[in-house]
Amino acid sequence: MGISEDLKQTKFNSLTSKAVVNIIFTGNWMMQQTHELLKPYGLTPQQYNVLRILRGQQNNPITVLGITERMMDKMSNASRLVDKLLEKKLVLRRECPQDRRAVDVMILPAGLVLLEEIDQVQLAWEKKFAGISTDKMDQLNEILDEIRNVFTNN
Amino acid sequence: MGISEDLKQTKFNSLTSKAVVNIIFTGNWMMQQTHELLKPYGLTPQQYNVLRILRGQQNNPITVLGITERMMDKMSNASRLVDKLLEKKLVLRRECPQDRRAVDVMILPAGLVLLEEIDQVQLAWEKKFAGISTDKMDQLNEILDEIRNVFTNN
DNA sequence: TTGCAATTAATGTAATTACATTTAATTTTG
DNA sequence: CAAAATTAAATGTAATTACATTAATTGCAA
Repeated sequence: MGISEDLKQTKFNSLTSKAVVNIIFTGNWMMQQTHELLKPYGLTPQQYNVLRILRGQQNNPITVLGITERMMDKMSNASRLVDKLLEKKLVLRRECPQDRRAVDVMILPAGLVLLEEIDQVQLAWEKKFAGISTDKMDQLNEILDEIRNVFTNN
Repeated sequence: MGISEDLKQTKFNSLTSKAVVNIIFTGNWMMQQTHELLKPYGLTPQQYNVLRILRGQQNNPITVLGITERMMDKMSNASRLVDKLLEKKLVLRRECPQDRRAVDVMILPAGLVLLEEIDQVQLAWEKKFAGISTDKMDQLNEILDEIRNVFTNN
């Protein structure tokens, strides 16, 4: 079952066209998987992404802009996502002392606890990929990076 | 510039976690590229996807369900997307004679003309990937397919 | 120092999406 | 055949997204 069967598309103009479609399709598919995984915890993939970024700061605050720079979906409105996490009492928000335009955001213990819960299922889910060799995963990461770089240096 | 730099994330738990993030990020990134490319033509990536599916039917009608099965984003509401294309007079919609629950959709000449215009820029855009070897593109397609298959046969 | 440009977040809004429900037609089952 | 179940599409809706604009603050240059 390859991308051709998944989309019932018999022919592609080129290997590149096929790859473009495959990347978008697999990205959506992966996001959907994540979405399903998160549903029981009441988080959207974007909220989860923000929460993990906050955890990654190890008790240091980060601004809304800093969050945006680290998000997988750069178009998301980090300001409103933080609002949602605030409502759920998973994060803390306060004016940044160094720059009063900016806002510092930090994860709360409740957020860390929730993430640890999700870590368990996430880990179990990732085990399904165990059959794919390290080499392949490496190759995949490299090729995807290379593809994006074609444009950053154009 | 790899995914680590793009997201300012120094460490990943595993190569698999990194690949999951990389796939979602590159998928979003690719979609964004497509979006930019389509803006001058007044089409969203989803509308464009539908239009190309219709062209792929070579003058045969296809139902809304058939469109959904072929779409990259399975969650899109094909019914409303067809509405939009109808507004733009790019497609034709009529009751399916064999099954009156279903609706046949076909691309109109205006739709084909628009797609041909977009083909040009799409092709020019894809040229940027020319530096990436055929082998790599093949590998990429195979690995992405393999990743999705891990779940279809779970 | 003052005024202008740039930066940071927040907000308004129209469009889109996710998800459930509805409507209509077809198929299956008793 | 009639009733029930299933299928296809459309629609209602609340939430989210895309995009532009605004408000507040900072940095810089004259």
